[in-house]
Amino acid sequence: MTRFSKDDCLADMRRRILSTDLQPGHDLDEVGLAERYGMSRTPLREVLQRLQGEGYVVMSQNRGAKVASMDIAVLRTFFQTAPMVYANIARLACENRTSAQLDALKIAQVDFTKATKGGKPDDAALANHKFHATIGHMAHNAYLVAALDRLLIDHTRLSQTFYRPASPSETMLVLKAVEQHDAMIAAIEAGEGALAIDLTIQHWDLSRDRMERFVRPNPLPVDVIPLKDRENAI
Amino acid sequence: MTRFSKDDCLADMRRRILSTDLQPGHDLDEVGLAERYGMSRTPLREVLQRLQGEGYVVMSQNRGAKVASMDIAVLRTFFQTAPMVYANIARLACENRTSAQLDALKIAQVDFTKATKGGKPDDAALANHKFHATIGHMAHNAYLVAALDRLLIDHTRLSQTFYRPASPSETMLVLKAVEQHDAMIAAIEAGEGALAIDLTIQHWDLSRDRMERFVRPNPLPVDVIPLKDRENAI
DNA sequence: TGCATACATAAAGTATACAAAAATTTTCAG
DNA sequence: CTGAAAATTTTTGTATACTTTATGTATGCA
Repeated sequence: MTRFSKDDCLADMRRRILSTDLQPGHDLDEVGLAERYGMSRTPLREVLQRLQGEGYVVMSQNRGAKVASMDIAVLRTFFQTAPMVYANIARLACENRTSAQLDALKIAQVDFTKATKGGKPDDAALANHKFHATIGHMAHNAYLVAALDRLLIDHTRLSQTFYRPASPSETMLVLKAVEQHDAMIAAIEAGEGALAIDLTIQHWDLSRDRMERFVRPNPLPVDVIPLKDRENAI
Repeated sequence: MTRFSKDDCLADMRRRILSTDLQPGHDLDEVGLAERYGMSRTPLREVLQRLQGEGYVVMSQNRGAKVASMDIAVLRTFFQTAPMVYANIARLACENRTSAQLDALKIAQVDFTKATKGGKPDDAALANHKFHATIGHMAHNAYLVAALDRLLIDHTRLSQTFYRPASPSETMLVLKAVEQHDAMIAAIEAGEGALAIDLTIQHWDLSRDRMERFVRPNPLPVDVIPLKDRENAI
């Protein structure tokens, strides 16, 4: 049995939730997780409490923990709030970034680029998460970062299909996202707040279109194959 | 020994931190707190984890929990962020409020009014906190509320002196705050977003002036009483 | 058969003992 | 007397046994 440290367990749980390996609403069993991570229930419960504090899970009295859901109300709020918070974070990042943080951002972008070119959708989504979380740190604003981090959880979960392009035009969109990241890095490094906001909004628009298509996919064709023909076909 | 439930313990800890009964940066001893609240360390640690998730305390590995500090960086960020978040929350509250929440808001305002007129500064600060947290609930936006709740922690801690008016003109300011609350209730009830934002900014300006004076009080007089005269006076 | 109540089972919550880490004090060489 | 190393104490972290709560199931009565 592999024994995880509490930090590693926390990181792995975050990863599994972000990649929807653990789906929204999924019930989390303390005993099962404690066994999986090779620790007793006490530290595992602390991990769950932490995850709740970060918005990854919700807990209720005597009812255990669930992965935070993504119902219609959450989605509505998400699309309503994200651009405003993202834009403000970008502006603050321009004002407060440090060179060490810029290095971290560039590394995240390298990882992101590799994952997209290498056709590793899960890694790409997580590297994208890291990229935007790093911009959050640069903003140096604990209040807005609390909002941002929660937005990024849902954003990453919603953009699962983004990095699994199904057509050449979809592949183009991913490439465009990579380019936008590069432009954002340059704007932040140069401290050009207005430009960074502009790029952030463009990046959001790109992402939003794909997410909306994921949330509301094309309807199934109305003129379905008659049932008895289908039975023959199988 | 009085045995607290975990929820009561959590609420009491929040109250003590908001009222600066537990000052920013104060070290929290698990054993001592467990004894005080009549529970074992396990549930008390969970309370601390929760408080960390809510931004009341910070915890570090093998080093225990501290009440969240309020250093210069925090204050700077606070004044920078609060009006934007408050205004957006007010607008959303107008759009999404329910009648039950309006009732809760009116009750909070009654408590607030009583506490200010009754000369109970601690109660007034907490009732004010409750009032604004209730507007937060009305906004129905988990992302922004995460930012708001953290802002309100620091706002409440900073406004400790506000409800201890030292002069008639300061008493007037408290009365004005009460009136502003009433106007805000009316605007939210009527769903007048633009008005609610306007009132919120006015309310913020009032509060900000007092907080800034608390952070940067008038300097001590330069022509101090010579030391030997003071010794005689004592 | 339908419903309610009691019982069984499983899961969450709590207490406590023990282990590990940090902080403090003591001791002793220089 | 000073400072570093060792020992002690204090505090935090973890495992586990026990208690309480919730839920599902069965049984009996109308």
